[in-house]
Amino acid sequence: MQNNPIVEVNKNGLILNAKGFDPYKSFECGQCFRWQRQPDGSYTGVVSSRVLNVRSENQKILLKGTSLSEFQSFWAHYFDLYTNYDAIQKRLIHKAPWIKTAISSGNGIHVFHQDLWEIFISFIISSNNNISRISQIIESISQLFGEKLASSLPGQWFSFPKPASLKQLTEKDWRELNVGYRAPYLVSAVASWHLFYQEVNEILHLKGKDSTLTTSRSLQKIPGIGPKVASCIQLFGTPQRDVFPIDVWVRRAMMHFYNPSGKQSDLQLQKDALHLFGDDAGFAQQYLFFHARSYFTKH
DNA sequence: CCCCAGGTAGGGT
DNA sequence: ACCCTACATGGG
Repeated sequence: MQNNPIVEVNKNGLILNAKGFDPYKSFECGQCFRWQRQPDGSYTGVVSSRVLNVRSENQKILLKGTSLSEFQSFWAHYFDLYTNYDAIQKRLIHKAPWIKTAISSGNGIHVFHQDLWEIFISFIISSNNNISRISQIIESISQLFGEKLASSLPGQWFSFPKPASLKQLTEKDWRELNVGYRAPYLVSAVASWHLFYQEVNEILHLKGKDSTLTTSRSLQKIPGIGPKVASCIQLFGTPQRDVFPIDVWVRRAMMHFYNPSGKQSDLQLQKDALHLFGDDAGFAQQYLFFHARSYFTKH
């Protein structure tokens, strides 16, 4: 456990000195879809019914739209500021030295503690889709079915809609939101949310040895959720970190660093990664994803 | 016109 | 367990 992040309060907002936390990389590593880059380079995001602006410069982080008490009771946990990432990185490098390159490009990424319901819906939308379109769809369902939030920050901000609000959407409604063939999946996922939520709460409460596997199986009963989406929902929406979502970018990164010659199925890659990284697999995956996206798109 | 994007389902072997 | 293809939509 790390020391509490050092916070100063001034009239512009909160100044956070959290060494090892890079908010911009964290916003861009694919874990969240509602942090939007502003014209001045800062990011504004909506989390539950809160709106926050984050500016990162000169090793300092300026937070606007919150208070010291809300920071301590909510945002510090949301941004995962109590986790020791130095220790995670050391463990990962010890287990697989080849991950060093990915860690140095993704250094500063934190895995946020996000709302399970929002993650559940967002990652069903994410399948075979691209990040900017996913963000657009989530923004429009928030504007249409969420609540307009009061905020001192510029712009209009809407909460992610509650389960009851999305329950009224038909397949046709979803199609009009441009989710394409995922429309029937979303209708049935919204309908089965309550049951899944009960199951996952029991699983997380029991903390059984195979709770991660049980959660994954529970998720994959829902149409539209396969191994990749299930592991994303677990990594970003639950405390489970022993998962390894494999998408096109992570597959490229694994082929490049781990298995440069020859083919391997996703299932085998996932088994290998879980065996190699164990409880830290989710963090390894985030470094690999971030690195692959910045490296392979520019070369 | 093609290929691609934080994949999955359904069919076949 | 693995391979194949269809699937909406928009961007390059």
